[in-house]
Formats: sequence, C-alpha cells, structure tokens
Amino acid sequence: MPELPDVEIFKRYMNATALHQNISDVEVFESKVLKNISASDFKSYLKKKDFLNTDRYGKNLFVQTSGQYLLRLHFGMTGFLKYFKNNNGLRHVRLLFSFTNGFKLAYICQRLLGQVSLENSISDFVDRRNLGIDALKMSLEEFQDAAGRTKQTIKSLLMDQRKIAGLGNIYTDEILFQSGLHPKNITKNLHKKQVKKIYKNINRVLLHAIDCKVDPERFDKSYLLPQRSKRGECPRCGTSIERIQISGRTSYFCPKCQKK
DNA sequence: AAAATCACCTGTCCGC
DNA sequence: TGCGGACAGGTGATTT
Repeated sequence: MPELPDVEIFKRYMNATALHQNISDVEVFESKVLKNISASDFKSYLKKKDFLNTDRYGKNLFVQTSGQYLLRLHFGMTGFLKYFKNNNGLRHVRLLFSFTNGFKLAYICQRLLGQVSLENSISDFVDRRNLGIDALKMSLEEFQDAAGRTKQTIKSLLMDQRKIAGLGNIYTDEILFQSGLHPKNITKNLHKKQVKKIYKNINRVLLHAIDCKVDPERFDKSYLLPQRSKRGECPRCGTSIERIQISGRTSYFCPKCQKK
C-alpha cells in the first residue's frame, strides 16, 4: 500500500497517538524488518526514550527520539501502524512499542518487505540511498531537470526513487492518467507543456489523496484509482482500462485518453 | 543507460 | 475441496 500519501497519513496518525509518549518496552517479533541493527541493540537504544517529532521523506517516516538517533519506518507493500490499548488479535505484528501510558504501537507488515532502522539524520539517509527530492517539495525547475535528459519511460522516471522520492505504482498511474499521457512515453521526448502538466498533477494528485485520507471511496469521480481492476472503465470516456507491464510493474491506463 | 529478471516474503483469489 | 498459478500500492542486486 504505502506510497507518499499513505505515509503522510501514517505520520499524522503517529502525531495524534504515539508522539510524546515514553517508551517502556520494545518487542521484536521479526528481526528481518530491522536493517543494519540487531534486535537487542534496537531494543536497548529505544527503551526509555521518548518519541519527539515526525518527518516524512518520500515513503519513509522518521521519528525523532530523545536520544541520538531517528527511528526510520518504511512500510514495503503491506505495512502500517496501529496504536491501541488492548490487542484484538492483530496479525503480522513485527515490532511492538509499549508506552508508560499503557498504550502500544504496533508496526504491522504482512509481507516483510518493509524496513526499519535507526539513522543519524535524514540527510545522511537520503545521501546514502541517493534519494531524489521529495515529490511534494520538488520545484518545477527540479522536475524539468530530472525529466530533461533521460531516455527512461515516463512511468519509470516517476517511480525512480533516485529521481523523485515518494511515488509508487498506483499514484504514478494516476498522475499519467490525469495528464492524458501513455506510461510508455519516453521522457525526453515529451513537450515542455506536457512536462509541466505532469509536474502540476504530481502535486494535485498527491494532495488530493492526502485530503481523502487515501480512501478510494472519497476520491473524485475523475480518478482512475478506484477503477484499477480487470473490468475497470475510464471515468472520462468509458473505455475499458488496459494493463501492461512496465519495468516489472503492472500499469493501468486508458488507451483512448492517454496518448503516446 | 535503461529495462528485464529475480529475489525477498505472505496471503488471497481464480480456474481447473 | 484442493491445488497451482497469478498477482499484490516496494526495493535492491544482477543480468540483458
């Protein structure tokens, strides 16, 4: 699930729940999600610390702690957070933070594709991973620069975290649908006007998704996202949505509205 | 340089 | 009912 808008919603969820809480205990049920740190080091560092603040960069959620390090949470395809007092049979809980107020925060990740680590700073992490600028903080000039030379398809460019951080399969398809552009267009062949249109739609689509709390039922009728299924129809012209593979991912698009 | 392929994982759905 | 395969909103390494 988690692309930029989802992670932004998780951030707000953290702010409304586990933030400013003092950690009394940390349990690691699946150490595979921990990167560059052992379960025991992870636990001993976080115990007795407070969660102070949150930041988001691309698809990563950073939680500032009262110690030296930031907690980084990445959610893979199936991760999310759950704050609760009484566990009602939650499945796939990989990490569990207990707080002195009696509540707990679970990091849940069915497919174990998420990553959790401790980081010195966001900029260190961004440099190490060569991440591009966050999709919501990128300027038009920066986007034009990223799009200017590459022979990548536009779909690949938008999903390339080293060029733009935060877009994934779903929202990339939505941005290209809203822009009326076929996902296999070669980026450097796009006209200046089209590049600008994509840029505007990156911001518009992401902010709309956040506004809707990423609930597809709340999305505007003009959105492709709720139609992502075999029998889906274009909300604009009624044509059956097609699907193709691009760099290993399934792309959904309207063959009539999205031109090469 | 960019795309394809595989690997990492678990779970669900669909067709035979 | 059971089994096999396809597929799922991510990323990284390796191969074409």
